Parts: sequence; structure tokens; C-alpha cells
Amino acid sequence: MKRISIHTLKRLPRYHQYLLEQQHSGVQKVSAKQIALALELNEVQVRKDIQYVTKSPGKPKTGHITSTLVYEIETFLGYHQTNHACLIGVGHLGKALLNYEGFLEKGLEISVAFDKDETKIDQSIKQIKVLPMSQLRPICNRLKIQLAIITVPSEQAQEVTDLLIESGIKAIWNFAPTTLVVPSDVFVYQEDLSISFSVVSHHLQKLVTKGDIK
Amino acid sequence: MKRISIHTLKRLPRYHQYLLEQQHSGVQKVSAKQIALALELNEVQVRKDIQYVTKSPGKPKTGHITSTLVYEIETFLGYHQTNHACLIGVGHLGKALLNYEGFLEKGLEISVAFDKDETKIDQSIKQIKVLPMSQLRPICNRLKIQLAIITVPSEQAQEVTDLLIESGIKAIWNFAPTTLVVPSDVFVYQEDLSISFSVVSHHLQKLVTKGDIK
DNA sequence: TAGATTGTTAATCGATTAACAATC
DNA sequence: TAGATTGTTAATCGATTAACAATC
Repeated sequence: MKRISIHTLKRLPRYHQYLLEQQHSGVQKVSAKQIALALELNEVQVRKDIQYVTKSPGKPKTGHITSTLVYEIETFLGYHQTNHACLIGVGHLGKALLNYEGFLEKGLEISVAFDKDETKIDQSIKQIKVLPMSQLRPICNRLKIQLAIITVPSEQAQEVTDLLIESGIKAIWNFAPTTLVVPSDVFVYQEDLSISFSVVSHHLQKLVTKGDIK
Repeated sequence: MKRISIHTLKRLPRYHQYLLEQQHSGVQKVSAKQIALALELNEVQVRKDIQYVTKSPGKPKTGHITSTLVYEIETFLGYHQTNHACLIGVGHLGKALLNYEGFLEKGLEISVAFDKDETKIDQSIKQIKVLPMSQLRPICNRLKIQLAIITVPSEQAQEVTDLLIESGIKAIWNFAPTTLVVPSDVFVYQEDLSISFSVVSHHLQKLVTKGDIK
């Protein structure tokens, strides 16, 4: 099977979200056209994306069974198995993520947090213990944690990453605005809020120079 | 001039970050090759991206002047003019953004926050006042705010958006995991942490099914 | 049956990469 | 000068969209 593109992968959660809404409103069948219309996408694109994840084909004239499609997307994205993660860096952003309710239903459970600031140690946030950095390796090993979320300042991100790799982590969700150096078998997803803002900023910049804004 | 692609736009802040680091280490000249190597990108791609933003061409054999390039990227991305923004929804994520130091040097100043929870009103976070929703329209008008950051729960996001549009907002940075309906002259940047996580999750899912992880 | 929707094959579009000539 | 690096033109690659045949 052809390798899925990152574009398709990022659209699937949007389909999922839309389908859930529909399901809750009692809509039992849904067509690619409907989805495309709601999310402002191309109809054929939606169909192709759906064909990646589903074994049960849609029926001409009726479309897809909402619940089946929801379930298949969830399975494909891995929502049905729980990923235990650790979070490093209990600052404001770290705390926000620890408090975020929506992750559980997507299969993300943050099991433990680490921080080098001693005043934060042994606090609990939403039942999640904050431990000292010295515990990272043994705890990750014992709990067989594969995923780490990095919310430390940029300067410390690489250092933390090295420690994580030693501890057997296989995937990193990095919120620090810096490029991490990792071995090829470790997956890094770079979440960079300042990169996102730059896109917004450039757009506003254009408005100003065009005189679009008074 | 050809319209810049979102891909280029998202790479520029990474160049900027790398160039700043180099500048601070006293590196005065930098080549596209160097940047490409450091950020694991294609050399020609870096060169093309740079050509979008710079008027002063690089010199063969020496490359680009670090400081000039930094400055030109900043100008292009709009870091040199301050964008005043309002933030709606002072939950954990909202607070994290209000506390984030890095935005100022990218030209983002969150001037005011709003929340419908009365217990949060009149608090100040980093000198930023939290006001009731009823103040949104008059304040945005008076301060001529063009940018809004939405950190309310999904269910409230569209309602808030409608109010923002009435208040003259021209760009929205949306952290709620829902597709907003807006007029065509309003720019929406969708920041969706659960979409990001889905990419990570699917990757872990693959590892498991491949038996890559013991 | 007619029409809506499906899945597939082909065409288009845009971004990345390769090849190359120009120049400091 | 030779070689590194530039910018540009052409080739490749991949994603999106259009056209169409199949089917409920």
C-alpha cells in the first residue's frame, strides 16, 4: 500500500471531528460530498483520503455509515490504544497540556512529568506527578514509555532529547522552537507556535502594506 | 511577484532562528549550504526561499551577510511592526500564551484578554487585563485590534468568532479544534494540537503493528 | 429507469530537486 | 586561476483536481 501523505494524515482528524458531530446529531449516513462541503475541501480528495482508512467501501447513492467510518478513522489514527507519554518541562505550556482533557479520547495519556526546578517536584497536576530529572531514565524504562512531550526552553531541548533517547523514547512531540538532532529511528513532530504565528504575522503584514486596513 | 507558498513561509522562521544563533556566535557570513545542512533541507530550496525575502543577493563564494539576512527575514515576516492582539478564553492554554515571552520579539503583543467566567474578570496576567465579553467589541474598536487568539472550548468558538468579526477583527489564530465559518476577508490560522497529536499517534500505531517496539 | 454517489484513471498544478552557467 | 557558491532553467516528483465509468 502506498505510504500515506502528511496532508491526508492531517485531514483525517478533521473528518473524525466532523463525523462525531454528525453522529451525535443522529446522522447515520454521510457522503464524501457532505464532508467536503462542511470542511471546504475537494470532494475527490475526501474520497481518496477515506479510501486509505476504510475497508468497507461506501455505497453509491447512500455514502458511508457514519459510525463505521468514525471507528475506522479512530483505529487508523491509533486512538484505540493508549499511548503513555511523559512530559518534560512543567512551565505554563506544560501545565496547559497536562490539564488538557481532550487527549485521553485520542489515546494519549500523560503518565508522568519531569522538571529540573526543585520547587515543582512532587506537585501533582491532574493526578500526574512531577518528578526530578534524575528519575526520567528509570521511570521511562519501568513504565515502557515510548513518547515524550518536550515543553522546556529551547536551550535545554537538545540536552533533554539526548537523555530521552538514552531512555528508549521512540517519538518526541517537541514544543521547543529548535531543531532536534536525533537518530533516524526516533520520530520527531515539531510543534512550533512561533512558526505558526509567523504565518499569521506575515498575513497581517501584507494587509498593512496593501493598505487593506485603515 | 509569485505568491509565497505556505511551505516557504513556515521554513523562514526556522532560518531566522538558526541565523540568530549563528549571529550570536559571531558568524558574519552564512551560505545556503550551511543552513540546509543544519536544518536538514535541500540547498536549492533554501536558496529559493531566501530569494523571496532578500533584495541584496548573496555573493558567490562568501554567501550572505548574516545580519542583513536576519533583518530581511524579520521585515518580511512582519516582526518589526507590533501586532496588537486580543485573546479570548483564559483557561490553561490561554494563560500559557499570555505568559509566553517569545511573542514580543516576533511582533505579537497581546493587549487584552476576555473571558465569560466572572471569577476571572479583572485579574491581570503579565499586565494583561482580563475583561468580560461585553467589553470585547468596544475595546477592540477603540484599540483598533486586528488579530484575535481563540482559546475557548470548541463549542463556543463559532459564537466568539461571530462576535470578533462584528468587532472588525481581520485575522484569527484559532486553537479550538473546530472549523470556523468566516467571511472571505478574514484570515484564519488553525492551530490544532489534537491534529498534531494524531500524526504522532499514527506513527506510534505503525511502530506497534510493525512490531518495531518490543 | 434516472440520478446520486461511488471508485478509478488521466490531466493539471505546484513544490522539490537536479543540472548548469555565471561570478566572486 | 581554481573552486566554492550563487542564481536560473529544466526535470522530477507528488498532491490535487477533473473526467468518467460503475453501481446502488
